[in-house]
Formats: sequence, structure tokens, C-alpha cells
Amino acid sequence: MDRPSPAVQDYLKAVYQLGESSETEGPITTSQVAEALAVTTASASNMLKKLDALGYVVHVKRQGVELTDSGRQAALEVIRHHRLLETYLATRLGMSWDEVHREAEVLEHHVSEALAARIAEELGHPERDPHGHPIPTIGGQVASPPSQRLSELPDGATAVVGRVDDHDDALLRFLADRGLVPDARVEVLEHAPFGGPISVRVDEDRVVEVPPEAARAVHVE
Amino acid sequence: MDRPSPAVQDYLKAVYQLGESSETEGPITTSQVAEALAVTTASASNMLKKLDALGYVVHVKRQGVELTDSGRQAALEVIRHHRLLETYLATRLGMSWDEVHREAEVLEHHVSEALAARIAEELGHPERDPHGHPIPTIGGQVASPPSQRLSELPDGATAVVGRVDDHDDALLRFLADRGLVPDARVEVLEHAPFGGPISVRVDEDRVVEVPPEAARAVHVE
DNA sequence: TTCGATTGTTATGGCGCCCTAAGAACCGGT
DNA sequence: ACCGGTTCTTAGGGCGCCATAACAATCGAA
Repeated sequence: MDRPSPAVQDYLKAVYQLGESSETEGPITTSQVAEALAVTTASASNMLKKLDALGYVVHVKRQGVELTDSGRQAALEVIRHHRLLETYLATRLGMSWDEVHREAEVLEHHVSEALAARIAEELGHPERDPHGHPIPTIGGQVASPPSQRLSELPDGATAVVGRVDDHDDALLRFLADRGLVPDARVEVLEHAPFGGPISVRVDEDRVVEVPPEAARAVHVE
Repeated sequence: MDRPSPAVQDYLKAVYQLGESSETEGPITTSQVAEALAVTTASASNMLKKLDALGYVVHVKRQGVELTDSGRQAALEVIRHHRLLETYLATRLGMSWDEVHREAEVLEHHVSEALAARIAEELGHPERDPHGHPIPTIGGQVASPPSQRLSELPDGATAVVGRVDDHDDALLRFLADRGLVPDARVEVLEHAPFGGPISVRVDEDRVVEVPPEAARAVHVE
């Protein structure tokens, strides 16, 4: 029961996150995984076959893969490490949101369970990372509150920011600049026509313009 | 100018440390390196040839290797990371000496320069790690004070512990138990005959018995 | 329903780093 | 000067993970 290699961990994480973020149920395809990891579909195909052999996924030929319990468990462990590291590096070492993500992407594969546990303790077992994403427990529980995207709220609606997608550093900075961080209160004022920006009042205070692509990355509750 | 692979870093570190700890001048042999890294001499031979090609060492066939400036620089960077991590994990996360060493052995290859710099800053740019080993600067300066081993002191001599070798977890705990940590004052009382233990008064207080092998791991000034 | 485009798979090879086996160079003793 | 033992190097193979190329299955449009 050795720890899976970094490559295997990356694949499992990708499969898990693709399953999370896709509206549609069912298997994750080879090409989705390949794109997420920036490898060829041939490489992904080989690796998914291997993950099946290792018992982490069920691979149905020409359909895709679905995580087994063991695979989900392994994926959540990596995600737990990632988010604990992000939180620690941001709050205890004052690193910026974008630095933190890159750093955690590497270190998540190399911190021991003991260190992860110490970090969690030191942070008081937080439930969310700085972007608002839930931190799985050691047992593999994840709180994932139902959420809506800011882009889908009607004019006049108010809500609280739950989390923001952290795939793009520039977008992250853009949102942070405008106060769109977890726990911010937002009120949708109006949608400009023809795919224009959305006017949003943030924290009962300033009004900012949020382009649709950015609004899609903000999840509210 | 990519970062060398973890394997390359491990070899460079080993060559550097073998050069440090050996009394004799001159090249480091293939088998010394092989033993230090627990690989076969064949593997070491191949890798040393490769390090030569990369410009990190000069390899003279059947003689051994010596670090180039570039190799020494790379080795010191790894050692810097290792010792900063040890210091950080011990003082800020309360991990024990032995846990800390294993953890740093892995993480030293994966922390970014930015993170290493943040850690150094957070710690106030310490000059030594918890075992008393000097922490190289970014530029590659190392303070290495002349030192003698506790095992070599004559009866009646007094000195201050500078550093202790950290290769063996059990030994480390043994020494820590007896107060033989950096900055402890020691007075040699007597050597038992036939390779018996050395009686040492620690911090003008308790008297402990130190077997010769343990005494060799304690460096005093 | 047939054919081209799309998507997935298999085959094969490269690269890094390890191994074992075998051979070459060097050492000390006689 | 030779011979046996030690040390080092070379040769060849394995494993993990990536790639490219070629082939197979599937989908959808006419």
C-alpha cells in the first residue's frame, strides 16, 4: 500500500475534479483527462488502463472511467494536501494566491501524512482553503454545499460568495482586486446586454463590473 | 538552466558532504558515493559520468570525482533547502528531530526558491539548523568553523558543542536525551579503558556516559 | 446506410535511473 | 613480474511515463 506516484495522483485528482465540475453524470472520457493534464490522449489512455489495473478506476473501453472508492479516497487525500498547503502558505507565510497554487501543486505529492496532520492542527482544522474550496477530512468527507454561479443570478438577487475557481492566476487576482472573495456579500444590479459585464455591488459598498467569464468562476450560496 | 532532477541533486549533495567529512583531500570515489546513496557502484559510475557531462563534476576515470563551481553551487542550494526546512519544521511546527530529517530529505528537492526565501525570512535568516549545521547563504557561502570531535578531546578538556551528525535518528535521540545539543557546555571527565564510554559533564550539571561511536558524532569548538 | 471526421487504443520508441552480469584496470604480496 | 582480489566501467535489461504513428471503433451528416 505504497503511496501512488505523483503521476498517478495527478490523474486521480483530475478525474475527481472533472467529475465534480461537470454537470453531466457518468464516466469521464479519456480526452477530458488528457486535456486537463496536458498530455496526449494516447498517454492518458495508457494511464487510465493502468489505473483500472490498480483498482483506482473502472475503465469501460471507449466510454471512459469512473473512480472506485479507493480511487476517490486517494484523490481526496491529494486534494486535502493541496488545500491545506495553500491555506498554510497563504496565512502563515504570506504568499500570494497565485504563488501558493503553483507551490501546492508540487508539494501536495511530497508532504508526509504526519506533516499534513501537523499543518491541519496548526491551522485549527479549517474547513475551507483561501479560495473557499472545502478541505476533505482524513476519512475522505467533503462538504460541498450546493452552489450557483454568480453568472446565473438574476438582477436584484443577493448572495454570499462561497468559493472561486482557482485555475487561472490572472483571474484570481482580478477577482481579489474587486473584493470577490469567499464570504463577500454580493448584490446583482444589472446585466449589460449582448454578453456585457454584470454590475455587482460588493459588501454593500462599492460597485464593480464583472465580465461573464469571470462571473462564471464565482460560486455563491 | 532547469533545476537538476532529485536524483542528480542527491548525488551532488553526497559528493559535497563526503568531501566535507573526509579528512583526506582529493577526489571522492565511486564506491563512497554508491555507499552513501545505497545504490550499486555500477549505478553510481553511470551517474558520475553523467554529472561530468553536465559540468557538475570533473570525473577522472578510476580515480573519482571533484565538484566544479557549478556543482558545489547546486549542492549548497539543496543543503540550504534541507537545513532551512529542518529548522522551520522543528521550530514552527514542533516536529521531532528525526521526523524533521526524513521530511526535509524529500521536500528539499521540491520547494521553490521563493518558498525557501520566505522560510529563511520568517526564521530571521538563521545561520545554523537545529543540529548546529551551518546554513549556506543564497550565494553559496558556508560558515564552517574548525571543529574537533568529542571523542578526540583529552580528559579535563572543556568545550561547547557546535554540531552533531544527523545521519542516524536513534543516535540523534540518544544525544538529545543526554543534553548533547548545540551550545551545550561539556567537560570531559575520563575515558574508560578498552574503548569504553567517555564520562562527560554536561552544562556544568549532570554527568553522562557517552560511547565512543556517539562521541564521534559530536563536534565541539 | 455509407463515408468521413472524431475519438480511443495499440504498438513502438525515448529518456531517466535503477539493477545484474561480465569484463577491464589497478593494487599488494610473493 | 606475475597473480589474485578489489574497484571501476561497460553492456544489457526493467520500469515508469511520456511521445508519435498507425489502426479501430464510433458518430453524424448526407
